Amino acid sequence: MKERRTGLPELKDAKKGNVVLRFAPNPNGPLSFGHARGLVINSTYREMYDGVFILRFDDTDTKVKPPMLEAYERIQEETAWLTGRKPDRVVIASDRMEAYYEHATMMLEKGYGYVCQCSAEAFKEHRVGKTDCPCRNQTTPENIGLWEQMLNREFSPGDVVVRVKTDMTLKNPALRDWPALRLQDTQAHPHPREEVGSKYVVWPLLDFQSAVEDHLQGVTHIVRGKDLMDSTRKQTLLYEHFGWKYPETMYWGRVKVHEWGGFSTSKMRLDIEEGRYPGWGDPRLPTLEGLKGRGISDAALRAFWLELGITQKDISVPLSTLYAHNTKVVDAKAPRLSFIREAVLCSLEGSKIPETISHPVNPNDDSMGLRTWNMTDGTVYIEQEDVEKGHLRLKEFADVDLVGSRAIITSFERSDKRPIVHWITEGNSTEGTLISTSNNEIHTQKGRIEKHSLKSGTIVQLERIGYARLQEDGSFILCHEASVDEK
RNA sequence: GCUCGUAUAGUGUAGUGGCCCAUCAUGAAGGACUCUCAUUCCUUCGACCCGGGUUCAAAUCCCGGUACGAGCACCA
Repeated sequence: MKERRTGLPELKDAKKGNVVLRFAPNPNGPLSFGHARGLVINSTYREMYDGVFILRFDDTDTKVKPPMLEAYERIQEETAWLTGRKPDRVVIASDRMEAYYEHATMMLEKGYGYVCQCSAEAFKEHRVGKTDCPCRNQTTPENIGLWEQMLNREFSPGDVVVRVKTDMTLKNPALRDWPALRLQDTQAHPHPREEVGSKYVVWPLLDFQSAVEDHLQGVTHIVRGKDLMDSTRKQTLLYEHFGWKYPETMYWGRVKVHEWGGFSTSKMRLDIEEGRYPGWGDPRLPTLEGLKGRGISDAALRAFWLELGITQKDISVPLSTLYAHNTKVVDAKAPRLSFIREAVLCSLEGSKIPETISHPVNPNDDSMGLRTWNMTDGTVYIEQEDVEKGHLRLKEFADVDLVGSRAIITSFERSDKRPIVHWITEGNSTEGTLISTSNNEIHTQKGRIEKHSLKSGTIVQLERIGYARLQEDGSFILCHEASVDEK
């Protein structure tokens, strides 16, 4: 039998210590679930090859997907949280405009590109018809002259664009003389970074910016989504002009999560602005912040993405897969706590009730100690649903028969197969709240929560309910929503 | 429409010509342990898209078909 490969496949032509990788999100919002893939895969390769991992902000669009100022800092924090270390290098595209201009100038001087004044519609006809547009045959001085006019703000957005000269008869229409730089109205749509603002009107497009930057940073391997496959081909054509070697490239396919369907940073941003969600950390949103807030661990996220690997297949996975990873990570360290939903207060009747009862904090780890409850109250809270069963075993305590709101102790030893239920006394509990999400709604459940002195952020296991994270306001939020596979 | 890509159990994944009547995980069903409907452990179930071809030998290579996805933006 063949050996099963574990972990990620080897990178082609990779030498330990000589690998440079990057992940380049648009800072138009904090990172979301999908971004985690790029982070996890690339940073894992960085570890495998003892290489360099670059976090690059591709913030070259101020209108369609405008950057969000807070995102720059936030994304760096999220990267550190998810990958366990800071990126080796951080590059911000909007800081690198001079380098892009320099290469654009070089490209025009050497005749690798031209300044095109055709409208988008007019050029589309040339692209489809495989014909040269009139601008294509301009001389180098003409192109340089137009380029300077662009830089001098003598054109308006939409009037002119710099194209890379490829071949108008290329089989793939997407590659024919693709646009490299364009104009943006940064008066109306200034860049949110103060130092950039309205300073530039000529901006590189992703394919050009990314291609030049990858070369400048010495990127050796690119691992990214297969939606960027044509981008690789475009960029390779540019690299050929310059005589550079394109990095080795690998792709992963589309991932759809059953419960979320499609989502995008732009859409979430709009929803938040319009008040459909209070913020990026809302537990219903597939943002890293939202997931973290619900108690999904960084280790679970890493295991999840590593397991999917980098196949080019388009897949659809249920959230329960992520939850299974999370349970593995979280269970061993999760203190157990009693939370009684729809709590019914019953009087405890019987003789020889001990003064205290002790339960393990975590039955699988004695070193976590015991939680001890004072039993002198003479009352217990039991869930309504359990009360209806009539005969119960109060976990680690006693068998009781329920008559009205009286819980009559019949035995301290387990005497029959009656259901074992969780419970709490009045004195050992306080009012508690459990938050859960399902079907894109937030549900709040009141109940009695066992007293504790845990720090917010702790992931606990509410006995017979599930794992939950203690929030700053003292409420608990369920980590793994009851997932209903609808699609 | 043009171009590119992918197709292995319910869901993911391993597998680049013989170690494969196909790996591992998850899931489902059953069971053990357990004073939680948790964790752990055991058992069982279950797949190479279809049709040709190459070969002594094909999940693996080639061709065709089908399905699904992506690109063809002055977005990233």
